[in-house]
Amino acid sequence: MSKNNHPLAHLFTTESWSSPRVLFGDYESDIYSYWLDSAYFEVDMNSSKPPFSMLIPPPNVTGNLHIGHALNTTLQDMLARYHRLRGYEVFWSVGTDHAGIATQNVVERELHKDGITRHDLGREKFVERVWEWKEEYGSSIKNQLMRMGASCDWSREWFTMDDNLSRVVRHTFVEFYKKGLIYRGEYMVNWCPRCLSAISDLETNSIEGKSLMYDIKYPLADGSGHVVISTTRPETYFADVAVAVHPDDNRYKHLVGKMVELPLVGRSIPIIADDYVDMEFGSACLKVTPSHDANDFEIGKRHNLEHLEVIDADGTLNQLAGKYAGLDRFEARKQVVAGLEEAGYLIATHDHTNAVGSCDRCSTVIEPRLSEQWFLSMKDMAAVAIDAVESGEIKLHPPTWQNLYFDWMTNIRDWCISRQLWWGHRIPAYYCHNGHTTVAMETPTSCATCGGEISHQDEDVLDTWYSSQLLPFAVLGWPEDTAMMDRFYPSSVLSTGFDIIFFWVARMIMMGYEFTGKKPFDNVYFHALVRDSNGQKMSKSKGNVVNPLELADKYGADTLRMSLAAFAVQGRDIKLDLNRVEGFYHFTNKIWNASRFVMINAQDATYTEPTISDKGVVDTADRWIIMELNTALNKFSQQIEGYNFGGAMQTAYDFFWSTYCDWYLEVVKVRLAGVDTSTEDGAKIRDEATSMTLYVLRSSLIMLHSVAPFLTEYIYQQLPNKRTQSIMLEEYPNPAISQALQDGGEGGIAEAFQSATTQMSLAMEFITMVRNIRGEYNIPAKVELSILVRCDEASQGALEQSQNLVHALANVGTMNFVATLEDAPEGSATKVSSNFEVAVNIKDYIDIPQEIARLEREKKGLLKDLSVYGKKLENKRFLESAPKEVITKDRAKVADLNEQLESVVRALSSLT
RNA sequence: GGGUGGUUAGCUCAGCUGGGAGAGCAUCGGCCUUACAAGCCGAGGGUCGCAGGUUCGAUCCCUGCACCACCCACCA
Repeated sequence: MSKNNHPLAHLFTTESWSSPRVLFGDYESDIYSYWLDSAYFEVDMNSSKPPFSMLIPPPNVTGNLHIGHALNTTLQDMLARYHRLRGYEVFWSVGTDHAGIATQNVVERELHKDGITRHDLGREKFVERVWEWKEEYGSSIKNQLMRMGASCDWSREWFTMDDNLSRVVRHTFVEFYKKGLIYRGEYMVNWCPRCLSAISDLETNSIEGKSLMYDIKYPLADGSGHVVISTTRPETYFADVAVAVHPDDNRYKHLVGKMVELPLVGRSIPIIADDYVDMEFGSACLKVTPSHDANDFEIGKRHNLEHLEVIDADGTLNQLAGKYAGLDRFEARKQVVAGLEEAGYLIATHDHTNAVGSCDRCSTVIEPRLSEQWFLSMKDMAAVAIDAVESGEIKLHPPTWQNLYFDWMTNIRDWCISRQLWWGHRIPAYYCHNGHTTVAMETPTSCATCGGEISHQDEDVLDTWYSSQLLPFAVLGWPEDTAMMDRFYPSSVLSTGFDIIFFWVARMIMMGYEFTGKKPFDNVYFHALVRDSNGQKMSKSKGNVVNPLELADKYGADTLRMSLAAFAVQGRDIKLDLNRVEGFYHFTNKIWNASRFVMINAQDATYTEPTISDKGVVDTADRWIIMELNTALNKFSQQIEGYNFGGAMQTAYDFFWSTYCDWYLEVVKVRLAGVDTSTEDGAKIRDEATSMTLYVLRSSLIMLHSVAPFLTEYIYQQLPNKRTQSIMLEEYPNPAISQALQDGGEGGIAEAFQSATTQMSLAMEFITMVRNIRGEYNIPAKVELSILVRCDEASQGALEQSQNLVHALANVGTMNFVATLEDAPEGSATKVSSNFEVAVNIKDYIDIPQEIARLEREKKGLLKDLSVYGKKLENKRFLESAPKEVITKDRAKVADLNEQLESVVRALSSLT
């Protein structure tokens, strides 16, 4: 394709390249569209590549991209893009979650503005309304994911309430029901009086808080005295059905079987014995209210007690509370206590710390409530799922999460899956007039039990997580035997936050085995959770929410992604440090400017693809950079594949900035300086040098592409050495070359390239040393230095060969190689590194007393180090037990230190 | 009450299976060396939370403690 009719041609203008600042705003969205139009994210079912697949944790349709999404999107996209470059057929499945309560809340809130409730509309109309809302606003999260550069396969996008996914929901429900794993019954559940629905154990948060404990007198019915009960919930006493004491409690043994009267109410209830009661706690008399407390419910079951209800679904008291009827539970508490106090029944009040449950969605205090709900039996499925992780069939990364997983799975309880909502998957249970239940995929025509007419469908919907747990196979077309299922199940890796390990991950594992007989994924990667810069959880109420899209606006999506990748190191918290984001913006600019430099230099050059061999690459610096590049590429791969995203980011950063820009490009400048490119020889030098800079640039961009996709594509498109339509179609640099460079392999080039590396390192060591001297003595860069050097022959040879570099990068005029520095002229500064000892005449710059002080400091340090190592090497047991390499290393170190010391001492004596 | 993670430079954090600790930012000094001053070249700065133990040797392993964070739990 010629440049002119390239769909992105409008981006590649001379103006855009003249800017020393990266212009991310100009190209990000166009590049994303280009990828979309080219269908690069879509699965090619005809390819023979090995599969790599992931399932996105589906964001809520109501959702806005928060920083956690941004993080996980970045990490997943890195995996996806990296694996594409590695030659995998990547399927990254994407979709959104209907998010029952959350979405219903949003629409209800809207209705509320118009002064109506969902009940005014009725079920059907209301659900219609939610669908309308979904059609209108549901795509905003999608656009936000695209903004981040997510390379998901949008052509196969799904929504958890799509017909096919809903069918899977019903299918599994029916299967479970047939197996007897789904059952219905009246149990104590967590009830949210605001959502007016049952919620699962996982959807509650226990919040520790200060409350009051009330001691209340219950008179004995026979008038022989009273007992004192302690409670934090006096407003429930109207529904008390017994008072319990411990069977071994001698204080109360004689009372068991007697009756007490409820104060002011007068109803008589028995005193019973139950060993649940803690004899140490309070008065050790427990009021038993089976309808409003989970423990009391159990006690009630054991003693066959009746259930009285005083708190209604909406959290207000009912007729049973007499004059308190209609009051909200918390208001009622105050008034009931006041009433009891007035009548003399309240004996004492004390402070008490306890934990109350609150609704995960709306923070309303949970009411334990007795109601009829659907449950899914978990124990057996959990056992299989525990096994899968224990045996290593499914790997958790980092593995520390295993303990938590095992712990929860071992103590798993049945899952309350019904919700009293309208928005969601309606439970496929139908009732006839005789009260029989028929569970079926589609509305049955008659009752399965009695053949009678079906009167109605169950009103409840399923917990949102019920459908999410089926996604790994549901999105691939299960229960049909599809090609997608065949190719991409189980998926390769699931990346998610550890906060949903129980909600989602554990359940997917159980469902996978239950329905497909296979694990749903090979690996699970848990990333840390993003906190603000003080380590606090981000929340709207705290006002500390960082909006990732604002950061993307300010610095570009690539910068944001690189920052997030860098933050993703092992650990549980990520503190979002905006200074670091700023740092990565600098890096984005660095990539931009280095590319500009390379391309400007390459403008008139002819590119030749270098052959990585002895003959193909002859220049020392070229061989060295090839080695460095190879090391970085390998390290980056290992780190990505080990889910060490922060490390990978660091690797790419260090290579590109510190090695490629700071050294290699500077060396190339030296090579190109003063070359007359109008001559054939000059042009050849230029072509060779620029070809290598371009080659390394292209490789670096490929490495960086997974984390900074937009910028790397933008630059790639304009590279003279681009090989394909898109950087996305490139391949990660060749493993065979990598092997050859490492161990000789094919062609045996390792040795030659290794010696180039040694030579470069020596030159770099020397240049750095000279720069140190300049820095310390404030010798301007313009002042050319002549230097006395003492070193071994090999180092001398290396240095002589790199003379032009030393001259250009350290401004060294002459180097005189000498056997000893003892004859160095007075007023010389000396410096020692592991391979060189140098003396520089600095008498115009030196401040003698300051220099003496500096040398004394250095001497002190050296003596200290020497004594540490000396002691070590005198220690017989060290010599006996330490590995040889360590001893050799330490001996060399001592020799080195001694040399340095000698030199410092000599310098000192020459000054004093 | 049980459990998990953390404590390393002024700040945010790296540090792989034990061999005298690194980066970015910040600070200080010097450079407009025409890719980048959002840059380049240097410098200073650490009892690796505290106390024991194992070891020739501990930031790393073990024990205890302190503080921070999070998770789980049916003491009213």
